[in-house]
Amino acid sequence: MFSQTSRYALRTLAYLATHRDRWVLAREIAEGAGIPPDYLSKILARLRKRGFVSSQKGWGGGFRMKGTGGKVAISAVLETFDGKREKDGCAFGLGRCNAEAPCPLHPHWERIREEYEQMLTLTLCDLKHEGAP
Amino acid sequence: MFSQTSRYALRTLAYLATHRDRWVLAREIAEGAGIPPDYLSKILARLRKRGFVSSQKGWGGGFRMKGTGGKVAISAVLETFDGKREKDGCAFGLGRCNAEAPCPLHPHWERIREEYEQMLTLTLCDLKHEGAP
DNA sequence: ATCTCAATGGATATTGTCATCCACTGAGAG
DNA sequence: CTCTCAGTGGATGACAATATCCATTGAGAT
Repeated sequence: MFSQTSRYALRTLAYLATHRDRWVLAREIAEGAGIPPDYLSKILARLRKRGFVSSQKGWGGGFRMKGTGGKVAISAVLETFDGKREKDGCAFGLGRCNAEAPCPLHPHWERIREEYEQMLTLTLCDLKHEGAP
Repeated sequence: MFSQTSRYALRTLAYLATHRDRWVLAREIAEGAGIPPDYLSKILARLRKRGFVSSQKGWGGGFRMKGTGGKVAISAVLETFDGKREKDGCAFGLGRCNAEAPCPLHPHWERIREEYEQMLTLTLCDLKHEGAP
């Protein structure tokens, strides 16, 4: 469904959400959440630039969620990494496909996407770390 | 979602489903369904090997659906091009995520995927050509 | 000041999808 | 038989996503 990178990002934030009290090493996140360490560093950089996490260099440093981080919706994270989702895309990839001229899958797909969007409104508070793959 | 290639394949089959009475040129499908002609030839080859369509070389040739083609489920087409879908994958990409140890998205995701799988049981008969993108 | 730790960021490698090009093969028209 | 049409298939290219490597920067410990 969503990209590997977004999954990593969500797992990262879920991990940080369960350790809000301290600076967490990137290395620790990588192990704990099962993410390639060097790739994780890129993801963490984007999360920091986007304002979801803070970072601290040097001895005793690491990453932690920003104060407001827990109230961020999943959809905001996905948009950071996968770009904006097109909310009226057609499963068939047809250009003209809407309520008036629906493709055969339109009603089914419409309903599925609505539930999907609903799911993405959940916030990071809801995400708890569940272990590596 | 499914891949671009699968979307092309479904559009192709939908187009052929609306012209079951004759041999249809690849070129015509490409124009009618909005698919890159040279790429379409690869897709048609796989559809033929898989037994969804027949082909006829030379003057007056082209492609058409096999007799049984209309009863093929969308899921069968997707599996041909995207490979088997893992029915119990986790949105988070976590390895251990099931009813006993669910990730926070599990119940939501479960329900969405069920509806999705339901949609894929529709057959090609249900797919009518709706024009290019 | 100097050492070590840990994040930062630029360069590069790998992989798979999507796409194009073109030479070959088989079939009907004349 | 020969010409043209149209599918077949191998080789190649463009590109993004994923992943790795390593040199640099900033910060605390001593």
